[in-house]
Amino acid sequence: MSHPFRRVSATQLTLPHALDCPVTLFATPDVPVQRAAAQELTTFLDRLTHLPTLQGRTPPARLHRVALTPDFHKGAGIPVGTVLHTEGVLFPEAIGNDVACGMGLHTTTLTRDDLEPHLDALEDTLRRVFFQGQRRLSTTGKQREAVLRSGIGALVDSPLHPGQSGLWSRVRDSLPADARQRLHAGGQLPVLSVPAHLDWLREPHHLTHDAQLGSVGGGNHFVELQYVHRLLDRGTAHHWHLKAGQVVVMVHSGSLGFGHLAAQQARTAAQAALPEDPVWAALPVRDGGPAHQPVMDALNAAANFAAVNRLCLAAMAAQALSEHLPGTGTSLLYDAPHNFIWPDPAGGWLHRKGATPARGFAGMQGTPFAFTGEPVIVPGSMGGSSFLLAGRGLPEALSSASHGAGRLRSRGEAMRGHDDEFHAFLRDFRVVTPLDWRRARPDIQAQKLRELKQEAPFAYKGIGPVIRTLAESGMAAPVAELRPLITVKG
DNA sequence: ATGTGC
Repeated sequence: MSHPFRRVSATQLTLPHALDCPVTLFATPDVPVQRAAAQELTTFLDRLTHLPTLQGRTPPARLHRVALTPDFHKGAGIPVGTVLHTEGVLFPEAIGNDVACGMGLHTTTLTRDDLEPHLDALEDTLRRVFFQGQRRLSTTGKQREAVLRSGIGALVDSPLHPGQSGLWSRVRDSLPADARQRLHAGGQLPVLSVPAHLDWLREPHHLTHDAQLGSVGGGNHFVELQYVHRLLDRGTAHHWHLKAGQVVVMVHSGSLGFGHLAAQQARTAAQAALPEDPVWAALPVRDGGPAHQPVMDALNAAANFAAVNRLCLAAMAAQALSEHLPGTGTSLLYDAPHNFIWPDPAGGWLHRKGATPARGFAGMQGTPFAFTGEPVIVPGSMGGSSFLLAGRGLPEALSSASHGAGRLRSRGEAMRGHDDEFHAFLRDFRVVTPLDWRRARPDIQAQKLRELKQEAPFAYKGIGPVIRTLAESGMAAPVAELRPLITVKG
């Protein structure tokens, strides 16, 4: 036996453990489950069983269900692709390092043929807009506070400062009338008290650029111009105004330095709340007691920040497009985080670490997606296809789906590839990076090259089997395959 | 994942 899971159907396996709650792995056929990941999860679940403070509480703290997505693999702490539904307890550790990291997708009025003659020039423009000191996204302290408190509300309601450049207003103007319904949780999670001690708020007033907003971030984050390679569900594609050959903008980014600090605070607060369990910091949620509120304020502020940043990144890509193709329109299709904790509508708390929300028709009532299911954006590896699916709200999967292909080789292994081959890949696949930014220090450049190599396509599994498993298990239905034209890697 | 650089 290569792993401790027991197969219960074509795609579903159960993990034996001491807890009285179902644990379901949606396994990808022919792809072996990483034993190390299964072991980490078992350790985590055993730990919950033995956490003495979880027992005898009123209301009781317990785990209702665990779902593991088809790209389930080893990660820091519990594995990537883990979804937990808890009651009376939060696990800030169980959502990944990058709080509210997620995906956004915007349609454009362009076709691949429109864009093709401009690709060389666009590479230079994107390099300038994203890296060469021309981000030109300025913020005031009041705007930054509004972003944290209100997320997308800051874009809609907050006034512009005289002297601020056009990008901030471009972000606002690019939002469709129903924008709030096109962001998970309305793009605005509740923050009772803005965590004022987080660095981003205290940064000096810049009139030229913000230190964080407008940054892509590192690792697997990117902004990509793609085209619709093929439609897999014409009806849903029509609903979503997607056509074959159409150019779209995909954004994968998180909460940057702000969220990093917010996550640290959340962990520290959780450890202080339950010092008996300093490793898997558990945070009790007491009825009528606000013990968890500062933690959720910090996490929610990070989610608001991340959603706004993804909108900013898309607007920067749109700006670059319109420099070459004036009059180009872009429109937000959907945006959702894949590392987060939300209160579940049915009670308790839903934790997703590297798993994307995939609610079905019932869960999307009152939104533009009531008849299609929630858009599920699954990015491929660098140079490869990404997929757009429609959520089906599978209860066993806790209305979740995979968030990517899943890593195949360790970061260390990926870094051992040849530099020359990697540079050739970046050139052939039109990957724009900060590597050739002349003003950057050589040691920083060398480090950046090592980081980028960790994201080389051969480091990731093929996305095809993951998408097939999502479809066959009933987690999400494929709508379109998207292929890259130009990629901006942070 | 974060920061670096401006």
